[in-house]
Amino acid sequence: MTVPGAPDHVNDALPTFEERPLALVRAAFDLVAEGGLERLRTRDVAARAGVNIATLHYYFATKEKLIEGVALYLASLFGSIRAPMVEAAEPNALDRLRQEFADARLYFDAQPQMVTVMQELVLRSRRDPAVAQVVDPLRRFWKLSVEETLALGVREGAFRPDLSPPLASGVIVAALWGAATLPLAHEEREAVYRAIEQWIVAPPQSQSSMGAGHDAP
Amino acid sequence: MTVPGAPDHVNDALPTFEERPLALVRAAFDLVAEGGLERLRTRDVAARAGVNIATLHYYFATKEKLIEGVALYLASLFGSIRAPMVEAAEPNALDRLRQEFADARLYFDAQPQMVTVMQELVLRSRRDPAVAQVVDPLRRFWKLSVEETLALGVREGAFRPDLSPPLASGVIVAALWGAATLPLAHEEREAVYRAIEQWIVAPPQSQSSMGAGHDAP
Amino acid sequence: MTVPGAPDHVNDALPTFEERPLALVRAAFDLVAEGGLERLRTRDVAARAGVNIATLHYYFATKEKLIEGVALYLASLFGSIRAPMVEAAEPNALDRLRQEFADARLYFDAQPQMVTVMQELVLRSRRDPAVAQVVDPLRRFWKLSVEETLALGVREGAFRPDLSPPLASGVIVAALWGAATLPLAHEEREAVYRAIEQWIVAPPQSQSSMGAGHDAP
Amino acid sequence: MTVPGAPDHVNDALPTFEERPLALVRAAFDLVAEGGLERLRTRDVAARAGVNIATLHYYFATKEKLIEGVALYLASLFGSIRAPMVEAAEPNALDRLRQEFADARLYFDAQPQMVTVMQELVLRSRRDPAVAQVVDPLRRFWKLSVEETLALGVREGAFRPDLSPPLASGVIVAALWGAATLPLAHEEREAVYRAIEQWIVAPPQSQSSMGAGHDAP
DNA sequence: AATGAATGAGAGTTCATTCAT
DNA sequence: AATGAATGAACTCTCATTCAT
Repeated sequence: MTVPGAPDHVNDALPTFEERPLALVRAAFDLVAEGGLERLRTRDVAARAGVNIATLHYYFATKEKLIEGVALYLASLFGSIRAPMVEAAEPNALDRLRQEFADARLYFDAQPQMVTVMQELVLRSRRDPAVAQVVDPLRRFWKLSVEETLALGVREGAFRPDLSPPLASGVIVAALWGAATLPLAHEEREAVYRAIEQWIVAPPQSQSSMGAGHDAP
Repeated sequence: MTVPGAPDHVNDALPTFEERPLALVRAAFDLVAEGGLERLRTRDVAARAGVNIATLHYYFATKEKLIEGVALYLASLFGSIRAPMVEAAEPNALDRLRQEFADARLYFDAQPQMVTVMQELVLRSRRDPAVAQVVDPLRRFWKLSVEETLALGVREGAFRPDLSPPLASGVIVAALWGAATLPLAHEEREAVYRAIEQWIVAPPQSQSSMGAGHDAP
Repeated sequence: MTVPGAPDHVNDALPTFEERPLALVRAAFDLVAEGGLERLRTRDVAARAGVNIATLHYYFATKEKLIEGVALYLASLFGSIRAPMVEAAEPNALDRLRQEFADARLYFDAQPQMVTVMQELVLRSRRDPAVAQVVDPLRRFWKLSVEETLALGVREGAFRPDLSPPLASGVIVAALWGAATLPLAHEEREAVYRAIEQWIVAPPQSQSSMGAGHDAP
Repeated sequence: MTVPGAPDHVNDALPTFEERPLALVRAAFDLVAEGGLERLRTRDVAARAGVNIATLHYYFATKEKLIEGVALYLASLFGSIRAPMVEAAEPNALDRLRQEFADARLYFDAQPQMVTVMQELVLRSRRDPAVAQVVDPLRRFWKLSVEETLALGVREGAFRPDLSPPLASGVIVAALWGAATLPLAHEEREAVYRAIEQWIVAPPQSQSSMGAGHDAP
């Protein structure tokens, strides 16, 4: 289990959950998805995992540690669940961007639990440093992978040449996160994907005119 | 006190808080901003408002009702706190869009409490219909006012003619919400505003080339 | 309620228990007498006082505070329960010493609860400063009142003139405390009182007679 | 391992601790000395002894049995730790009494752990017969050895002839125990030893001189 | 002989809520 | 309108003990 994008000293310290604690963490994950952290009760977690409450404390000394475990589990999901890759052997920037959208669709449409839990944890991370240490890297990793795609696209000439990958990736992540979080209807979310593409992609044929229009003095 | 954009039957039912209950709601608002709904305790609310617990329950039968009151209070803030209007007597669409950004800047930079509380309430609204009934109209109102601006801009020719105001407003609201929520750095948030403008605004003069690609019939 | 011999700043801070908290403290006192601090359960205290467990915590925030309350209650008992005074209008030193024994008999024979609880609290006071602050003054007060009696007796010529009241009072208190604590049989305890008197009291005028009385074959 | 003064059927049943259980008992002893029986946790004992909890229960079926083991260990200490004997080949009664004081000094000054643990066990022995069965004999043995010394001293003429060894030994043990337990300052404890000697020892030959020495102006 | 894993039965404490005044 | 007192229901966490290996 690794947090993608986290520094080694974090990943090295990650527990590899065995069967029992994994069952507990999954139970907690489901309960958070259903009722929020607010309604998370250790007894319910233990009951759903089919163990005694004392067993829960055997593996997770405190409720806080359990929630940290849920964060780690979520991170592992983000690392392992990905939409099937687009066919292209060597994906170009646009393919990669669309892969990003495909992943977003997967997480937000097919696995809405993950978004709910992520949202809860992001909110909690403001006050719980242990959770922040797991959740923040996820966010940074997401932004970074978008950033690389943008840089590639600019180099390829597929994306508008005036794009600043560090800032534009922030915009894209914000829009995707907002779309997942608000929550929008499915077709509104699709509109977000399309809008991003429209904004990012270099106008066709005669780029000169567009470049002239926007960026020339 | 009104929820902007809410149907009349909602607004008609809104309590006009008197001094005492208003103090309680403000105390609760502050505590939610500080520690989240998770750490909201009726005793703390009463203590901060300088009244007895029983007095709190005299005005708000249950904690739920108090939280609903916080939502209403938040709505009233969104209705009353606005960035100073741009000077134009009859603002054009771009001015109105920028006014939207100015409001966002105000809420998210100057009044981060409001965003925090809003975020908490949005999360809660998934499970608390009473809160949803207050929070959802806010969101819809926000989207609607953006939508109107977009429609105006398209009519004026200031915005790209292929814009679908209902969908594009969703995009913009999602991006703004994501920017407020993630949280981004200040300059990343500014990049979001700029990106939206870039995407929305019709390319200048010679649209032909770009228009041909995207918009021509 | 005062702790005899305690400095004013302690006595000034002493709570005057009202009916309900007094009932709780008495219940706790009885339970400590029966089963020791070790077996003291807040639930049992509440049950014996006939109130809900939450009511206990309304008056005593923590179990520690309740135990402190027991210590204060014990102190008040030592202050108010005394053996009936010997008849003498102006008691001489020997009368006062015997009054001390009478008190000891009362506490240790008639009110063995008090000794048990005192013993528990003395042991606890090693680790609980709040209890120490109540219990230590009791001990010091006890020693001091014996010390005064001894000084009076030495001045009166009733006690052996080579007595050092500060040290001898320590001896007496130690012996009385040991007798109460060990526990000894009733007649052994009486032997302690007699031994102290023998040791303390000045041999009668004509020492020869004393020597004769005591030591001659 | 024997309990000095205990009847044979007790001593015959005493376990001779092997290395592992002895380590456990010592760990428990130390923990009791540090935090009292109240804070004794089997897990801590096992941890300090460097073994698993289950191993502890392999040797001591219950916590009670472990505490009984601590009592036995304490008894063995009292049997084996003694102050270096006074030089006299055939000690007279006064020497033996002083040896008693020397032992008390050793236990109470140099080995305060032993007194603490003893005190805890004496308190517990009121409710735990198994502990009482170990602790009571210690007390009786102590009293008995003092009693013998007193009888010898009376026979020798070194101690006051009106002394009742059974009662006076109770007095002495009570005073020593009280001195150890209260706790007194070092010099107060010394005063106790001196006072006992003063009380016990026969006034020198010519009573008149003694009387003169002590009481004459 | 020794252990890691698991547990039942509480423990103290919290908290929204109620009630008599 | 306002409160001090009181409470039921839960909550997290603890701990001596057990059991399969």
